[in-house]
Amino acid sequence: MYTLIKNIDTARRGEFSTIHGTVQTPAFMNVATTAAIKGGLSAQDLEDIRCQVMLCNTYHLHLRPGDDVVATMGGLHKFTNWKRPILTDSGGFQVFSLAKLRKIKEEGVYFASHIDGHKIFMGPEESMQIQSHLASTIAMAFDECVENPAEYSYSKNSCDRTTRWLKRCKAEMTRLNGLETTINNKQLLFGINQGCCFDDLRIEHMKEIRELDLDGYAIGGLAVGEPKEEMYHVISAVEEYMPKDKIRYLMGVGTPGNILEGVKRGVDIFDCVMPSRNARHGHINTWNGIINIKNAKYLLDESPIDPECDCPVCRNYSKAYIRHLFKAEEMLALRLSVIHNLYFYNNLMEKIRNSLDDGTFSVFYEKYVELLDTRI
RNA sequence: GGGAGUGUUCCCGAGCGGCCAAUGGGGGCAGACUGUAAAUCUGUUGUCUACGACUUCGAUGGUUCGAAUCCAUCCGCUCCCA
Repeated sequence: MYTLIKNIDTARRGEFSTIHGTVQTPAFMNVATTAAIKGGLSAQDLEDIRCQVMLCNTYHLHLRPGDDVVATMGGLHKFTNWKRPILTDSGGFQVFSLAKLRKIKEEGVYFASHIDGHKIFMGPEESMQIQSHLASTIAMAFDECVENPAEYSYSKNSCDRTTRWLKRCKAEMTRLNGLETTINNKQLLFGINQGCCFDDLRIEHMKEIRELDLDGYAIGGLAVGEPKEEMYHVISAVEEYMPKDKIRYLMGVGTPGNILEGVKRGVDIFDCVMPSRNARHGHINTWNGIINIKNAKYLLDESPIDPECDCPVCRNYSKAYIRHLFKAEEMLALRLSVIHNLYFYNNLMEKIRNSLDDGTFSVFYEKYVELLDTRI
């Protein structure tokens, strides 16, 4: 249940209560695709870096270890020992990212497993069943994330199909939540807006799905190659048709600058692989921009990644040491970098919330919207 | 003491008369990454007054229109026989 605490223009400060606790928004969800943060972070680590929501993936967990296994183990919370909310993505993004390995039909999508090539079918019902087995706090609707650019006619057909799939998702989720054997029978369902970069499709689709009175609404299919101005335009275009009393999720976004733009346009929650993936590749967020810790200039740099940061990494280690760990291919390099970057994102959201609380969001936005995405 | 090899750009290692500034790895340097098939991928790595020029393949001298590639001597290393 979403409560809007405060509005500053279209920006929203709110909170979202679930059976696994309350999420202060705007918030960033930390991506743990296979029920683990890549780079070697545990649920305990996530608590330490002030993560509010963990995000896992339906497709990946269905393949390994199998949602039946997770269900037998008591659901994702018990399995991972993460106590707070978990959002599971539906597999819709894999319809996009595994494009070479799948075929889309009305009933659903046929995948060839990226692991061993065996055939997998996933439709709205299957996705809901898997997510019910995983027992996440929030299930995402099974959608098609369309590539960009896409033809208008293709986008429209896909969008219509995603709406039909959403109705099937809702029906199946209602059924599953009514079963006695369901681990989490309060599982929430978020719908996903699609429509590529066509305003009329986006708006029409949003109007249709808001009628379904879901627990939250996501904007999907963005940050898939379109210019960022186009992404911001789509968010603004669709925002006014999103229910005010429901949480809004911008899927897969993004850079700190993208997040500030999203918050400004009324988005409540975000997720993105960038902080963790970039960390693994040595690209580290700081309050002065992005550094590449592997660069030779840090060879003898005894200062922390960011003197303004009070994360466990910045309090204890120098740039020179972390650079060395990368060069020596020590896995601690990945772990420390991921801890820092995710802390940075979680901390960024906290600062955004504080600035909304005390009315200084526009100052915060102006100061950081460009700076944080700049390479230094 | 006798015999057989071998010496290549930061390292390993191809090349055995012109298409060689010299394959391929490694290392170095840099870049990309947005609901994670991603501890991955890409570029670059002799010098310069840079679509051309110059200096390199143990050293020196030679053969040739032309040599990292052939010859001679020397130096270093390796192996075998005594």
